[in-house]
Amino acid sequence: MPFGEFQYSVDDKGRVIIPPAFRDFVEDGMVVTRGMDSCLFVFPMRSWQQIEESLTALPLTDTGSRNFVRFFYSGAAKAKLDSTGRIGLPPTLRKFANLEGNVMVVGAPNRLEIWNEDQWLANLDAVQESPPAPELLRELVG
Amino acid sequence: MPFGEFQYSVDDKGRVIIPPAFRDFVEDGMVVTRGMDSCLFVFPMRSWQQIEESLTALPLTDTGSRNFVRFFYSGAAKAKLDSTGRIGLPPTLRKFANLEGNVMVVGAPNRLEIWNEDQWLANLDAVQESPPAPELLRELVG
DNA sequence: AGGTCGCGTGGGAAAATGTGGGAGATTGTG
DNA sequence: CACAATCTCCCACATTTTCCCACGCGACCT
Repeated sequence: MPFGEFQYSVDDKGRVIIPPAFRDFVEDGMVVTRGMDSCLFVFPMRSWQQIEESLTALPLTDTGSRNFVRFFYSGAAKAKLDSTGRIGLPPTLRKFANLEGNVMVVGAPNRLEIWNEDQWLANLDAVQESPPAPELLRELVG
Repeated sequence: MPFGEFQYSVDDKGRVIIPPAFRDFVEDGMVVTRGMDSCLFVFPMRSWQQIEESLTALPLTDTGSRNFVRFFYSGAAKAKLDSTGRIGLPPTLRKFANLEGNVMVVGAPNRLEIWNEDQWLANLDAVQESPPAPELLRELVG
């Protein structure tokens, strides 16, 4: 699983570096989608195929799931590492996650996340001020 | 499956570009129909044949299914990619989905959708303001 | 301390794409 | 049957995007 956080910049062409430590994780190609909390999710191709199956299975009759599927599906973009370990982000996704200047690429279970740096820091602060429920922590550290 | 969203314009002749990423999906021809939520559905020919069979199987006795069949069947139009990857939209369908100026072509499971840009954005906003059910999310990110 | 390797960043060339227009085929009408 | 309007198909150009190369910085090893 990829973990750690790394700071980079988005260049004029909308490219972002994937940390060397994460490159194995996505070397077979990846799919970038709109994520929660205004960040982007990056799934390795094999994970995305499973997600796709789940989404395809959702009923068309329900407005909620129809729109949910649209949200993920329409915001998804295939990406491939270039020869120097970067990926290009579509303008739509860049705008969605506010990606200009400094960004953070962070590891998560089964995926990567790409954040606007300020929003990432703000989010971290918020977590510290309202810590997770004790029972979660106990389960973690024993 | 086709995913992603792409912005184009409808030219004076009523033509719309199909994104390069989707062209494999519809290379054998396609059928454009009226869709839900004031957009157009685009099915690859092989899917349409199945849909046609399903529609044929619906009972003639029921008013609801009669009208449902009319909605899809009467609005359907065959389309084929031209040499530059565009299709021509009949005036009726263009008017139905409000397709002038900027439009969005978006991927969906088993089909494409063509939207008026403003309506698409409004719909997306609505989805973001009412987050998806937790059980849908759990299925996604594990 | 010098050299080597790896990494982050920017730029340039080649390929692909978006958009407009024109000629031939087709359809509807008088 | 003839004409006109429409539609379809194809070509051409400018812009954008993609891919790859090269530079400079820093860390690590010798």
